[in-house]
Amino acid sequence: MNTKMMNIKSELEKHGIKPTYQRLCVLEFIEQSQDHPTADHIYENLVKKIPTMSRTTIYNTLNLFLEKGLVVPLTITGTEVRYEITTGQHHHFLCLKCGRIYDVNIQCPLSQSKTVDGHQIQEIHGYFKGICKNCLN
Amino acid sequence: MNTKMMNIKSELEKHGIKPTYQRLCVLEFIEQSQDHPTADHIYENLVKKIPTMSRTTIYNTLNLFLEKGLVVPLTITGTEVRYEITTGQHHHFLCLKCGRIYDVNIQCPLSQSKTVDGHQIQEIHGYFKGICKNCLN
DNA sequence: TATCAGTTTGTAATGAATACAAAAATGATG
DNA sequence: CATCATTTTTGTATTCATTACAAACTGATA
Ligand SMILES: [Mn+2]
Ligand SMILES: [Mn+2]
Ligand SMILES: [Zn+2]
Ligand SMILES: [Zn+2]
Repeated sequence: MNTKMMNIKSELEKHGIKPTYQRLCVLEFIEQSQDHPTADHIYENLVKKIPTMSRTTIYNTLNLFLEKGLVVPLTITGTEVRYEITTGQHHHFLCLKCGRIYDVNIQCPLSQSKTVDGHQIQEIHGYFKGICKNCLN
Repeated sequence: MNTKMMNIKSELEKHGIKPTYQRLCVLEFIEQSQDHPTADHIYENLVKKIPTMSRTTIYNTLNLFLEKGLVVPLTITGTEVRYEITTGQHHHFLCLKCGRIYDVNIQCPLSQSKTVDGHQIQEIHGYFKGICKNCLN
């Protein structure tokens, strides 16, 4: 196992997750992915390397990662869940033409808030939708 | 037809929508509803009054209202689309315990923006998730 | 080796939304 | 009123993401 895989392995262990081969591959794929993949994106890519890979394993793994706070779900499209590694707070832009999802780095004054109107905040999502820079041309 | 229904009728006409009975009832229900209903919520309520009502009509109507800009879709839960009347910009809080969706009125500095990172904005959604005021007790 | 918990896999089921075509309503025209 | 075209509504079948469930597999331990 190379050094990148060792890092991924220890990241799983740090979150109390037994580092199986499938889980390593799922986490590696999400980390390396730029475009907030769906469960199916992950499956379609991993099944090339692991022919016995099951879609159910992808879902099981993603739900485990969610519980342990390793990944964050994005419900921006409304048709399927997209995933990304839990990192610094940022917002997202969905292009209604090409479907691409862009990271948007803006200083949101609410990012640090723990409550709104007395409700206890656990997640904050900022979703923009429209036509992306590329598709405008 | 009472005066409230007349208002709803002219609201449809203002948006270039022929005011059929089904459409009047759907719009009336969404306007009067406090909790951002799903297509199924609307169906279950209207079928009491209109026994022949079809789920397909609800979906057709909602998609028409969306095209004409009468309603806004919320993808906050990730499992189904919620709808609300197009009004002033506001954000939403989803309680992960009871499932209720609250309006959140905060002055978001991005509400007026027409672009982010060169992307043309058409919709802005601010979603908070956590435990609501009621469920905290 | 026998056992056992945790993991992976395949198949079946669920549920929101769409596709599609028949039936019903509407509305203009003679 | 009768006819005919257009729009709207309805019911059924289908799609697709996700979950439910149980059998097969794995790896550690006694
Ligand atoms: Mn992101
Ligand atoms: Mn609202
Ligand atoms: Zn685009
Ligand atoms: Zn609550």
